[in-house]
Amino acid sequence: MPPFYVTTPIYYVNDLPHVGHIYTTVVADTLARYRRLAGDEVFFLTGTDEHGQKIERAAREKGITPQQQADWVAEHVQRSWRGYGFSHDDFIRTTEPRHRRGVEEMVRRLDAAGDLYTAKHEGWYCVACETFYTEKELLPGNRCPVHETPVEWKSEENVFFRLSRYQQPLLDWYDAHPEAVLPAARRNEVRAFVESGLRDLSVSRTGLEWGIPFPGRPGHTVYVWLDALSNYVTALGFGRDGAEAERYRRFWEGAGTRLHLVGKDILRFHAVYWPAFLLSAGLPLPTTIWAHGWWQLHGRKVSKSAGTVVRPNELVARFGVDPLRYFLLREMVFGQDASYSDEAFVDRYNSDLANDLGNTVSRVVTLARRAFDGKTPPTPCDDNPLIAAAARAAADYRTAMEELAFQRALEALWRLLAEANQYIVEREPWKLVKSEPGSERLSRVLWNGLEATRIVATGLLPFMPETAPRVLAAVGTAAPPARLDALAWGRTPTGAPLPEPQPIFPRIDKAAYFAEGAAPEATDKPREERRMISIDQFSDVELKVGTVTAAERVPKSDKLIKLAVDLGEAPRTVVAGIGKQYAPEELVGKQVVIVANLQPAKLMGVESQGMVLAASDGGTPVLLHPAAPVPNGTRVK
RNA sequence: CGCGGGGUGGAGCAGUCUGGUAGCUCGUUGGGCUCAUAACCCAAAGGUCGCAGGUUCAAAUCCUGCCCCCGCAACCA
Repeated sequence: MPPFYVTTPIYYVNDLPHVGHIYTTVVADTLARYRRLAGDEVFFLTGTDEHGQKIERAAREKGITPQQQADWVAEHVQRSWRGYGFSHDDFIRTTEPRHRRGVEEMVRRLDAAGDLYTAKHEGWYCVACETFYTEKELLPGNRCPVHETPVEWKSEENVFFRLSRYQQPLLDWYDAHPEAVLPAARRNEVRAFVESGLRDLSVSRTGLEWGIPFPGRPGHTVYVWLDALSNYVTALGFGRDGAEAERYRRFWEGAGTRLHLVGKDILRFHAVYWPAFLLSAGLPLPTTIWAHGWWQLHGRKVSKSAGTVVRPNELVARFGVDPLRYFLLREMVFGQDASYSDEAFVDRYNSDLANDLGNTVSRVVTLARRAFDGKTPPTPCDDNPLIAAAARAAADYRTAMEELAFQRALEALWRLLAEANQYIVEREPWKLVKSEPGSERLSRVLWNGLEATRIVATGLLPFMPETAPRVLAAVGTAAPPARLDALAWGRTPTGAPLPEPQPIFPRIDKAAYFAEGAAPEATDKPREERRMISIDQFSDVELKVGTVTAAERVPKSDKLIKLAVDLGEAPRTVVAGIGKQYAPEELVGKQVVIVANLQPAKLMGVESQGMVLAASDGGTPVLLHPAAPVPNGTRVK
């Protein structure tokens, strides 16, 4: 039983997990289940990253301790993961003592290797942001780009890690192990990054309370990534002795697979910093770091303000976890981006799960029950075209699963399903039921139908852990197999009871679903009490008509247009976020309505002295113009 | 020069690493079947593989240049 260690990133979240988190975990879970069926000794790890400013700040806002906030977050994620039925073997929290001990040991090793040194970190610092800025990022007059307040020159003692020392070893590693970073395009990207030169990395912070105290450097806290990445070994028992480190020895130092699944956004940390830390500490490197793509959310533009967020928890509440798992793994080519939409989900569900899988089960079971008195057919069959098709499907499936090509694995199973349907139509068992009831031929035909479906369901076990066993039971295999060799032809029992088929994937009425779906969305946010304002309050707003005399795009911005507007007095500069819908040329000469007494503000370094009125249609601005020309400066009431 | 993804029949996508008949799903049209969740099966129509060069016996695939679309980030005053 070769060891197989698979991890998700530890999640740094303040809220419910979103599609991205769920996707990575679904992938890890499916893989873990597959490897278990394949006979590996699997350890599947996930967890939460609970240190850092975000937690500290959220806690302060709520008036609770960071630990309480961290507990709340971890509880949230764990409850959610339980709901999804993930099969992780452990859940690491970075606030646990076992993690802290491991990180301390890691730091000691980096230190012992001579890779840590203390140096001054100097630069322009914004107190409000708690961040250093480069000269380039600052606004004129050395002001913070976020707060516009003056920054100060600060020099802080930091502990640095000699990342630069590992440039060549890392390059050698990538070259010697093509599978170290996948997909290949990502490896090239990472390689290019490393080749362009690595600077030493600051691995401590001062002034950050909520974290692991840096061993031997009082007042310093271990900086996020060193803390977080270490979880992959601390969870196994790194930094402990004897029996407590057994798992670590087996899964990290042993000969098996060590696979990190990550989103492409955090690949650099996993494929550069983490291996460098490990090299320094003298520990084995992961065998593979696999970066997947992002889910683009389509249908309606997703924006935080519009609140159009895909809430997988609703889908799950309605259809169960498995259809979502199926969709995520079937729709995304692993490694690339894909787009999510509710419509795509429903289409996929109906055509693949309801029509192909569900309907096949239903037809084949109904026929068999009718023909053989509620039992599986008495005579099996070892010579028919489906056998070869099934062998092909199983082989393709296994190959695809080894390569994490989940899409192709599912396609292979579905090809077999199509061939089973084709076979059934050719043999017309519904006619045989009448013309030669109980015949051997009829038995073979129906048994083959059940058997092909059983093989498909077996392949689905890692993908749909809840419904695949139900499909198996429906086609006469009561106990789901523990091993993947069940993909071989010939396991359907003869004369076994066949329960009356229940729809496992009832068809979704698309029109009804979306009509219904629209309603809760509209009432989702109870409209706040409509606040009435007095006429006086309204007249505080000084609205005036002005003519655009000049317009140009703000450099480096794709949305902002800088307008010169004649309000009958001194020309005003107004910046408007309409660059996506309007070209500067078409604006010149037009009359627009301006909020004239709005406090000036700076956008991308340009001061805006007012606001152009536009109707906002789902985020798409439509400018307001007077219906007839009026003198510039005319008041709008 | 901020980071990244993509342009392949009507729609959504594989295929590009490892050149060699362009494939899948949905949709459309016609036919078949009636066991099944109005599901299933067969057939057909439909593609300058973004553009232009280059390498090659051969390019969707490799090289060069260009155009366009979409995310993320910074700004929607």
